[in-house]
Amino acid sequence: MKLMAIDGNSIVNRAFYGVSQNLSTRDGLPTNAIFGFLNILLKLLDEEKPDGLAVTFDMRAPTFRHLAYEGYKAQRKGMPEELAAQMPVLKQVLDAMNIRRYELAGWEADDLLGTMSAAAAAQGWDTVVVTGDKDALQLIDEHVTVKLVSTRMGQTTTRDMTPQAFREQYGFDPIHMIDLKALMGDASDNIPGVKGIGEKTAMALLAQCPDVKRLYAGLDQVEAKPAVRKKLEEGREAAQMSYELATIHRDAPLDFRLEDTARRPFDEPALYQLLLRLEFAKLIDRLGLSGQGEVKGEQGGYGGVCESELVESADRARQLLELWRGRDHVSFLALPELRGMCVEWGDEQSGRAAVLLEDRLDGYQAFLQGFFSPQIKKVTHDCKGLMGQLLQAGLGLEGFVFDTAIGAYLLAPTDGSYELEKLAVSQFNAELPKAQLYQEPDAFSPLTDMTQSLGALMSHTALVEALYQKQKGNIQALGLERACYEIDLPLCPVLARMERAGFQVDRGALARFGELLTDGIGREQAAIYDLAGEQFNILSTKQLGHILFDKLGLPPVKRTKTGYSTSAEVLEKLAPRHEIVAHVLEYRQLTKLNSTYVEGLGKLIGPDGRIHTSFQNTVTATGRLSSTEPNLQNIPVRTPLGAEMRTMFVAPEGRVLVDADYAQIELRLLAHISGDQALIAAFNQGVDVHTVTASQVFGVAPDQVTGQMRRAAKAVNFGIVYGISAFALADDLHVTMAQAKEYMDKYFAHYAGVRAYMDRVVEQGRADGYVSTLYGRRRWLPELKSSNFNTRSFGERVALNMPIQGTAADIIKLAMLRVDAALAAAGLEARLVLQVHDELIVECPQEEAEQVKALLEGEMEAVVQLAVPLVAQAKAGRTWAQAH
DNA sequence: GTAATCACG
DNA sequence: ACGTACGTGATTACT
Repeated sequence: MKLMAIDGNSIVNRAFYGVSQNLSTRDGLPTNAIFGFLNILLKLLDEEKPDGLAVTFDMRAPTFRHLAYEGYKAQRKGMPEELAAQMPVLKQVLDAMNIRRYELAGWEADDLLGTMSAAAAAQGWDTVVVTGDKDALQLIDEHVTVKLVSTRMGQTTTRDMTPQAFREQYGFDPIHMIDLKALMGDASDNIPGVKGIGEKTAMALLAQCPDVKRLYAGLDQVEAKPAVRKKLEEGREAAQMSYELATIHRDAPLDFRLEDTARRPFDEPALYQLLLRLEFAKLIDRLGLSGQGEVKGEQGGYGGVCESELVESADRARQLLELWRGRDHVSFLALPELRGMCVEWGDEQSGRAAVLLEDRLDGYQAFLQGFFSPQIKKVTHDCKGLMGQLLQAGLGLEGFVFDTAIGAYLLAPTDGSYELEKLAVSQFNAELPKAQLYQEPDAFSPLTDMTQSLGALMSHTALVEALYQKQKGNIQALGLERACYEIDLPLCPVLARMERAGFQVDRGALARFGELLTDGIGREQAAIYDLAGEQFNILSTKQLGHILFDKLGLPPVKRTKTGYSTSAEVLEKLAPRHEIVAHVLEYRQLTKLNSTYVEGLGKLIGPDGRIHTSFQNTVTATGRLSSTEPNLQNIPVRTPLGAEMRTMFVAPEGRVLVDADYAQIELRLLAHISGDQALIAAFNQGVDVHTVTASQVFGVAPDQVTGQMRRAAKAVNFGIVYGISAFALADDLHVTMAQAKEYMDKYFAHYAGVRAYMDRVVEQGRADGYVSTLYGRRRWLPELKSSNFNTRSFGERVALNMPIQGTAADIIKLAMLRVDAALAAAGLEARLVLQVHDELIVECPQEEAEQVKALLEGEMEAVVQLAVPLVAQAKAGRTWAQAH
């Protein structure tokens, strides 16, 4: 029989520091330690399958062992607030799992573990002690193993310490851990040890005699340097005291009965409620918990639909459309490819819902036409996705007054994903019935299969309505109305049209470029194998590291968590030392271009010869868009070979591309937002802001600015926007920290307003709990209050950066809206095809080029009046390379 | 699934 | 004394 005894405090500490500190519930309860603890616990239960299970906790007070000695001062630091807040909840979770907890005032967890394992051994049980703390190693014997747990970056590793394993590592029996500590002490546990004796000396002494008492008894015979002997003599009393302190008690007055630890089933309802509260949806799934399949929570979740109907006559459908035209709004969801719809509208007393299906309603097409007209005010979840299908079907994109995905995003932009299933849990503490509403239909799943879950469709729609009611108020209360109703929501149809338009790619040129790359890859590969003297996978950092650093003996400049770093930055430093390095760099560039761009992009060219990216509008924490499948926002441009890629992006015959980008929009926003007069002046007079900055910072005339000075000024300018540190600046510029510091000091001496802004925005962020853009878009920053230095510093950098990056994102989105409207108003054929953060690309007939250039520049610059001019520059060309 | 790398603004 | 730039997505290797 086997008992597993867990050192609760030790494991929860490991979990706290090992699991991302950002994990918390929506209302701010940190959950990372609980999350990590439960993961470790479940993993161990799975691996060890113990018959008994017990968890110990310290009661944080000076303990019996320490109080027994005068002069002991409790120096333990209290645990961080973020961890302390999680402890009571963790204990509740353990209770709900029916796992026995033990704590005893005046006794440390170690003593309880010792007592429990001794009691277990007395009844013939084995014990696995689980801890991250090496103190417990003295408990190891033939009945007790210690499982040492360590957690890094969310990854848990354990090591089983048996008597054999211990002896292999330390060279003496586990019980002599006590003797080791008696000599060398343990700072973390406030055990003094013998002054002047460290680990090395202590180990050497124990090798002669592993028992400190006998060591002292025969001190004359001990082989040691005179200095060591002297220290030992002077430390006799300290050694004695340390020995006592280091000894784990096995006789604590603990009311411990093995039978109490027997594994029992979870209290499922209680555990479910707790995990729901903690927003551990995955864990709920993993444990197969449910609120008995019903909508749960503090009464009622979001309420259900009382009255629902399946609409099967065209007359009834027309009647409903008429009814909805007179209403404030309706909420709806559509099945894939618009094959069915569920529409909900509120009544005085209750919600009502109508389901309309393609194969059950005559005049379904007419219904769709009526429904997707501007007169019916519609609320849905992810309208941009739907709009793609509406365009496909030739239906209108108007009358969308709210989107619950966008609402959820604006209210919590760092959450990352906003599926209805998740929002049900986080917003209403409720569970949605499982449904396959969003799966693409195929030949084997006719509509009748999908309609089996009509109930699910209706409850999803009801959730959309409930979310709308809740989010509408929150958006107003938090000042997010402009970001919502003037920016993100109206942008959806623009994005949907851009996705549908796509960007033409020259297939033939792409294929030829691919062949060129493949040839180069072959040549580089041969050269590398030749220079290495063997064949290996060059793209494996592990194998490459082995060749470069072990076989060829190059100096490893930098390490990663898992081994040598082989990043381009490192390789560039190594290039002069061995010919192979340049080939590796070249090989990397060629394979990157080939796999990501030539092959990756090639696969995604449609039958229309165009690439249709997806713009993600609910992903980034700052309000930017992102682009996927493929990502068209990271097409190469910085190197000559990479920039070749942009010649593959073309306009069709008779048409051209017009590319317009904002000049230094982020720095201009820094000038405006900070109100710094010198920086504002720099923009109002300077042709090149980095040169002007350099001239002002270094106190020379603009024509006296050297390349070095301009580079430094540019790096500092960027650094400021990112939330600068001297370390990173030095790294970037390849100068010393002192020099970087000097640049920064000079910069701040001249741009005192920028420094004041930096202080102000961080302070404001701390006071408010968030920072925001000029248009009210908000990012919550709980990190600013973290007790963890790194987390807090990160929060400070984000507080500096988000208002700038986010305002730039707002502005270009507004520009897209203006451009889209102005192109239509001018009756031009021109259409937007791509946005790359500060750049817009329009495709138009050749003859519209000049007009479009002027229109783009004009609309982009007119979005907002700032303290400095907004400058946009447009250029036309047959390819993206020419237009940029 | 995570880590390392590298493409972009 | 801490260990560092902000925001993304795709590919490959590896556990």
